[in-house]
Amino acid sequence: MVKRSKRPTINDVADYAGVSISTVSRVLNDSAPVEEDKAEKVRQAIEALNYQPKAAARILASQRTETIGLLLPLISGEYFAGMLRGVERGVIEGGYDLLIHSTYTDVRPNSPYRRVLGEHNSDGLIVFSDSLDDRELIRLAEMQFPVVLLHRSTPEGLQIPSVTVENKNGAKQIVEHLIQALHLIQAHHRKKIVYLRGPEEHEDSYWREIGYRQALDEAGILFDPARVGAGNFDNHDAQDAIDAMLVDGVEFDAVFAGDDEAASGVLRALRLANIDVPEQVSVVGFDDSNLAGHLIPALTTIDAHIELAGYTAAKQLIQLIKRGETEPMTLLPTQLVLRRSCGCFYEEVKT
Amino acid sequence: MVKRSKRPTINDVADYAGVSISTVSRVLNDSAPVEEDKAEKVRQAIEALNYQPKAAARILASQRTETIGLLLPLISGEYFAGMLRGVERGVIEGGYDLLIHSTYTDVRPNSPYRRVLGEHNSDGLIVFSDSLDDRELIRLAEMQFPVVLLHRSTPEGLQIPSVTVENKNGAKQIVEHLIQALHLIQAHHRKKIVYLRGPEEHEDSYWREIGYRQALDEAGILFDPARVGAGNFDNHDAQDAIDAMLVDGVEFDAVFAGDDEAASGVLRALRLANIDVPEQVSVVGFDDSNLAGHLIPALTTIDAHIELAGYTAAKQLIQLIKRGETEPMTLLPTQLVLRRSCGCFYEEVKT
DNA sequence: CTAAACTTTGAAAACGCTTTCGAAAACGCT
DNA sequence: AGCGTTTTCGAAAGCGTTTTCAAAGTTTAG
Repeated sequence: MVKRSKRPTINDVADYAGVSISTVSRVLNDSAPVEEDKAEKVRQAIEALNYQPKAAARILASQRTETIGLLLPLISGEYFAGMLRGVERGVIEGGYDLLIHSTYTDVRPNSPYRRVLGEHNSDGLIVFSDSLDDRELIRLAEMQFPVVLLHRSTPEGLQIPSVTVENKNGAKQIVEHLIQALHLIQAHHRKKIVYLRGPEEHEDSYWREIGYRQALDEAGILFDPARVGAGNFDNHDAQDAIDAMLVDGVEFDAVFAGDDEAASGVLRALRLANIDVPEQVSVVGFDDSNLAGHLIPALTTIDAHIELAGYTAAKQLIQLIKRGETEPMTLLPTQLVLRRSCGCFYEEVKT
Repeated sequence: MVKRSKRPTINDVADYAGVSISTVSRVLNDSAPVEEDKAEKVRQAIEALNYQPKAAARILASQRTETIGLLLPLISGEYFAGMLRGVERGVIEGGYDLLIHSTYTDVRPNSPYRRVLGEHNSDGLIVFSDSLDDRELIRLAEMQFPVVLLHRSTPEGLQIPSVTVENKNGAKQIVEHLIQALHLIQAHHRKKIVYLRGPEEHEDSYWREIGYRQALDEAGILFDPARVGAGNFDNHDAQDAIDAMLVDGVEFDAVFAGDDEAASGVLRALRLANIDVPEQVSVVGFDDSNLAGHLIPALTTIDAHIELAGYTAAKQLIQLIKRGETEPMTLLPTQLVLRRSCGCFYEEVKT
């Protein structure tokens, strides 16, 4: 390996410019007035030496990182892209940098300490869903490390701000719509609605299921466990789940897929089984991700404002860091997005 | 703001355990043998004090970060999700952490120095496409900072390893396929093939266009600039581009959309114009992102091994860091993925 | 039983910045 | 000129680790 030529330090710059390192630092950070001629010399020295201050050193000395961290599980699909965009926008607007730390695979399980959290010296952390367990969360809370939860509610007893969407209401609303749509289509009003769960422990999924059941209840429809499958917010799993139901002879005339990703799998399964959507079975998703409009038929879904949620979380975290407090809980309202797949436009489209 | 209780340091741990800080450090990093009873005391002290070593300090002292950085523009769509997965996998397998630094918006343009690069103290950097300009790249090269380019070739005169896919060959191959497919469908063999460019300066796009033109040349088809539009690897832009061509009366019987994302926009535009794909117009993409299989009709495309490319870049960077050298250039082969949208299965499907 | 050779440990010196504090210089006023 | 203010600057003290080096303790060999 070629020996790396030693990186210039602030001392080299100071020597070159004929000033003290304090002055260099002041020019660098604009933290105190410096006479123009000296400042200029410093700038030239920086240029000449190709100097770049070392992050670790300045973080250590200043005790702040100007960086906020985002903890995520495995990144995939339109959902994360949207969320990342939102978070990033908020972070940058606040003058911070974004550090994404994925917890997907935890190597070094045998290490005496786990590398997590402010590990990378962020001034605060956005924790997505279940990417960090309660134990760690409690530790962070104890050390008063600024944290905002995204799509996850605060564990019992803790006071961590959180940003989520109205999963329950959204789900309820779309299932209610489904029931109405079935009204329009069917002569005999069977209303057998399937729900595909998200991954275990996923809070969004939990609340969506509650909303689903509530809608059924209020419509006087009996809940049937056979009509709940594991879609895992994944199109393949969702496809498999529907396939399994078809094989098992489970009857249904509508599917609430849990999210758009799963909905796309459902559509595929039904197409392969020669079942027309929405003519024979209505399908709806959740999220209104980029995917939704592209599917055939275009997917009726709930706009979960994914990007906005990320953006809001970032903004709130920054406020928490700067002012020490912020909204304890933000519940973003959802919105029904009507397209073809639910069948409510069926008559209209047909003509 | 609640005053944050001071974080325990290695000194506190040492005092608590009744040993020196050196010993604590050794236990922490397993960097030298420590008698078991003392080690145990240290572990207990760590537990009791809830101690977490400070990254900035250890980076500063050890001069290594165990972190590799990824420079990206705005994150969006399936493409990035796949790439991130690959990069992450490679990074983690190598025992490093992944730091994603987006260069989408550069705030502080007035700062005397730009915050970029090893700014966040990564041991090396994966630079995606045009997320860093040549000037910075040269600076990094001069300071011998380990860099691997992903989907971008090395600037003139520099020696930076790069990982790309065979854009030109892939494009050529799929356009050739398109020409053949048109053969099957059409009686009169017009072969008017549209190409939608990616964003300006995007290398992938550049090479794909070369491949496209080469395929036309070799088939003896005249290149017509009117049949090139700006799809920008974006489904809306692509839709607009096709709409514009339709309005302008540009004739075509096939579209090579540049990438899958754009292809999805093309399909939408054609559907809205009541043009059947592939019956009237064939459409193909590039990437074989998750999207491709879900579109209607399923998209014929080129598998660009997005995830593998990211993975490879990570692996090579790690090798570069550890051994000081690596493959100067990796060109991943592409693969034609036949589905419905090109029309080559048209007869078969029809029966 | 002693010399040589390891092991284990702690003191102290980096690592490269920021920031406090006080001195020096420059300025404004009488 | 003289004195009080204000402005600019440098010396030096951290920041919290890792790592080197030498001392002390322990084992092995002769």
